[in-house]
Amino acid sequence: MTGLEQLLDKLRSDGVRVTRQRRAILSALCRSTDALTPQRILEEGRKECGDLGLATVYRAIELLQSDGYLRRVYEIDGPESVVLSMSAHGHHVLCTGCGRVAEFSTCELAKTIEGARRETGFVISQHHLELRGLCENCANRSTGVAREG
Amino acid sequence: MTGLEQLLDKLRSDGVRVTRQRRAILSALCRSTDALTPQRILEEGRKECGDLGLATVYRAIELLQSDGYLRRVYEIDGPESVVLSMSAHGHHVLCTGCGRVAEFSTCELAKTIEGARRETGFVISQHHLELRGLCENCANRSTGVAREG
DNA sequence: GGTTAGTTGAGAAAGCTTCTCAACTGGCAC
DNA sequence: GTGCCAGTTGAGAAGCTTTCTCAACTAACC
Repeated sequence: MTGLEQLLDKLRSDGVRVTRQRRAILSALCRSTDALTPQRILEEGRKECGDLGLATVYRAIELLQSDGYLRRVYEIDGPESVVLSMSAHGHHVLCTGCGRVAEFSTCELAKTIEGARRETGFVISQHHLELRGLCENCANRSTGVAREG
Repeated sequence: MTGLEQLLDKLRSDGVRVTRQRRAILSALCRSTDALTPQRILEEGRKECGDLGLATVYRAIELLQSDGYLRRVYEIDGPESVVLSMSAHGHHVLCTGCGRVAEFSTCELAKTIEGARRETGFVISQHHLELRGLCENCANRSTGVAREG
């Protein structure tokens, strides 16, 4: 069973109706290694569902995000984009070279959160962490130490 | 000398022209304990500079942000808002009760960044961390108990 | 196959951000 | 203080992004 089919099953068991449109949207997100904007999801989704509409894309994003299937990525400029989130508690690294996004689960913020509490007096309950850098390919390319030609 | 005047001097020495409008914008940001949207900066700024325009607010935000005087805050919904950033390397906590924002400098992300590197292979160079929770006032109000751990 | 509540697309509307351009002005030289 | 001019400004238009509306459609269940 593919990752997409697993995802659709999970949605169905959450009581979410699986439509042609939602399948196309999730399929586009599964295929992509980048964070996608609503506009790009529309373009990609139309390859599979020609009559997909932009409003539907926005509605699906809202639904999937509130159910924890998607996570928002805050790029410096441009419209907000979105990636599939595989783990319940994860964060993303964004490659500033090619736009690729990867998920990671290491999250050792206890000291930082404790420091913030001490400095500000706030009781902290949520955090949003986003890392940026270069993926392996882009890092190799930029140092000139390519593994292969 | 007030914080505002210090800020304006710093700007001048950076070669930035200090206009009535920019003074009003920075003054609004200094006065506020919350992150402000462009619209709110306009409203607050007009108390001091009646003919302030929205385009000018956007232009000032861009300028001040690229020079590191402002930091963007990503609230869950609504337009992006912005706070003064006092330290070169700082982060913000946002109160989900009243909207107050506080800056803190503790930032011990080494383990997390190392973990992300190991998990994803990315070479990480930047991070954006944003905490959310309740400020002292809101925390006390919600538990009804003053200073309870 | 039939039923029905949830979903959809198109286009309009609303909201946010950027652009344009003539008028204005802060900072500097004198 | 006065004059100069490059940088800045406001208003409104334009260009985006996002949300709303509503009749038509359809997935899921029987």
